[in-house]
Amino acid sequence: MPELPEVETTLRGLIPALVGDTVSNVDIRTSGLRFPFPHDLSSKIKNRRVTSINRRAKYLLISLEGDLVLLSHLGMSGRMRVFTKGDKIPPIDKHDHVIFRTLRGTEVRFNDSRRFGALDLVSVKKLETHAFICNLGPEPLSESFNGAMLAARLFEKKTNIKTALLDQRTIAGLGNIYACEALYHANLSPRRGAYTIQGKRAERLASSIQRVLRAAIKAGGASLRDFRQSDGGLGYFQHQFAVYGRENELCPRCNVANHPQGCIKRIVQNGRSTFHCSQWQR
DNA sequence: ATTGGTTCCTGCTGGC
DNA sequence: TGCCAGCAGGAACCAA
Repeated sequence: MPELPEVETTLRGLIPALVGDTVSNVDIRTSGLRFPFPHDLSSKIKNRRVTSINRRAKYLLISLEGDLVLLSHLGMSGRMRVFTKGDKIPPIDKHDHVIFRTLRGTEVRFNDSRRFGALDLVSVKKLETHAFICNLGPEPLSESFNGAMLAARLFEKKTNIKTALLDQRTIAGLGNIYACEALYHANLSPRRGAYTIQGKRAERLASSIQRVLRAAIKAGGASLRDFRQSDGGLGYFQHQFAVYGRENELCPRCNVANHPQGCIKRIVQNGRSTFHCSQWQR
């Protein structure tokens, strides 16, 4: 499930493949996914050069010549698969919804089996006010992100900390996996009221968030069912999960302490599974 | 205004 | 072994 590290991994695969090259052809095979695609998507981006590619939260921002930005969200199961000239190109899959081709012979396929992904076009000057972008909270890997900033944002919240971390307006880029993992590494109970995360606890949580995201990016993201890097390779961070998906197992620290039985519990918060260690997270 | 529940979609899993 | 109900999850939407 693409969260910030998976989108960052995708970004790092797209940059060398696309930046500096020019879109020559856009094959749109579906009228839309979560939302209808812009009706003029193909004509708007054809013959434009890709000037840069960036990430904001879980969105890819593909900047094109002429102050145009192609926004993409990978949803639950979206992938951007890159084939460069000379690669063996597989047959088109039924979930290859948009295929971008370039002058240099690169092909990028936006594949999304669960169809929760999105694509939109916006001018650079309207980017910050675009509906996808305008309510996003701070980037956890930015220079300015720290415990004090996080504490201030959590202080207003009446919900539990796990739910607050999933809300992209609080902090942008975390999904279910990294919210669970960050709370574990910060020794904080997912049930705790968000407003109680202040001072030292907020420092701990902020640094845990950064640490887990950086480690996941380094591992090329996590591949559970769906995620693949843009070259088709797997991410490896799932092997470093401390709690996610490990109900009734021992967390790393309980394992060291040789506890007799599984410490990792699964609870449901707002309809989402939360995995946490009943021994260490308070 | 904020929050929690529901919904979209498809593929995989687990229980019978 | 095979089938199918149920689950998974991001975020928009809606209702309270």
